[in-house]
Amino acid sequence: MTHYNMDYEQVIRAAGHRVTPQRVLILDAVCEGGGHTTLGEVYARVRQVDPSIDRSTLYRTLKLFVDLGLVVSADTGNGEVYYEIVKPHRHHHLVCRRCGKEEEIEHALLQNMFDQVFQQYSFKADTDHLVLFGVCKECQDLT
Amino acid sequence: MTHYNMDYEQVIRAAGHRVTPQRVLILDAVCEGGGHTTLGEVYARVRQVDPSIDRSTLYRTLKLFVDLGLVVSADTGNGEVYYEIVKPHRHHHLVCRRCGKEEEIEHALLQNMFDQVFQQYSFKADTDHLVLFGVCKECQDLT
DNA sequence: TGGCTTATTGCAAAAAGTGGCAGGAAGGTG
DNA sequence: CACCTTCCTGCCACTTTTTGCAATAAGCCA
Repeated sequence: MTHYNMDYEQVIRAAGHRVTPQRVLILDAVCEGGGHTTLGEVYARVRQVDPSIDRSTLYRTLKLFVDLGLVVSADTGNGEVYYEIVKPHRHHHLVCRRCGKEEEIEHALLQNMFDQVFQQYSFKADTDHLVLFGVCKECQDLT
Repeated sequence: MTHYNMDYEQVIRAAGHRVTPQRVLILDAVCEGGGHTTLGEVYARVRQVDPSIDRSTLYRTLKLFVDLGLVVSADTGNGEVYYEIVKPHRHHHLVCRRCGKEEEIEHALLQNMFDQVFQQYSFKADTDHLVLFGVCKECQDLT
């Protein structure tokens, strides 16, 4: 497993929640996805290990993880929602409208913008996983 | 009603679609929302006027409007999707996590960031309606 | 370890969202 | 204005997601 945050059990407990086998299993399944995984993929992996786990548990657990900040979810706009284990570096995503490819981008690029927003609107933006749509280099060249 | 774009009928026809009472009603309902409205709110408003309108019609129509550029949809990340009538100026939103208040921000603030993304990643971002979460001025003061 | 409290789970049912289809209506034509 | 073509709508069936509830088990304390 590749939990970047090995204290995940600690995080769950600290928030007053319990560490259950189901939760561990689901978190592992999200990690196995490497980059982004869809809910369906997570479900398949989880069921492979323990077929008794219910869909509703998966939904609830995933939501919990997102709330706790262990997992980030990103709606790609295609109706598909991606889940990804939180990585140590804050980052965002670029998603190509044409080919669907995703790239990660550094948070630094957005920090400037956040700073400006703060200066002009006194609003402290803290969105930690933004998805920008557009057209990637390859697809631009194809034009 | 407050359709910023009064030619909306024209837009629909120009794209080869028909102007039906249902479509007009739904567009009105989105406008009534003023700022952001959720799908559920639009549905409620529509049904109030004409209870015979089907769910699927609402979904289809909303998707059509988004495609036509009459309405923008923005995933807030909370699972809720907001719909908003297109305004003449490109803008984005700030949503306070505490009080839920929304503010509009100029697109210019983001353009810089888009430019940098393009320079570093050769990715042409064209997201036209971003939602940034954070804490607004008032809620910061309350701390 | 045994017992207690209460969060969590699985199940079942409801709600939300999607797709196919036949009848009905919009808009063009004569 | 009547007709005709084709798009739209409402209905129905189905998939996906959410919610209520009783039984179960995690975590705490003695």
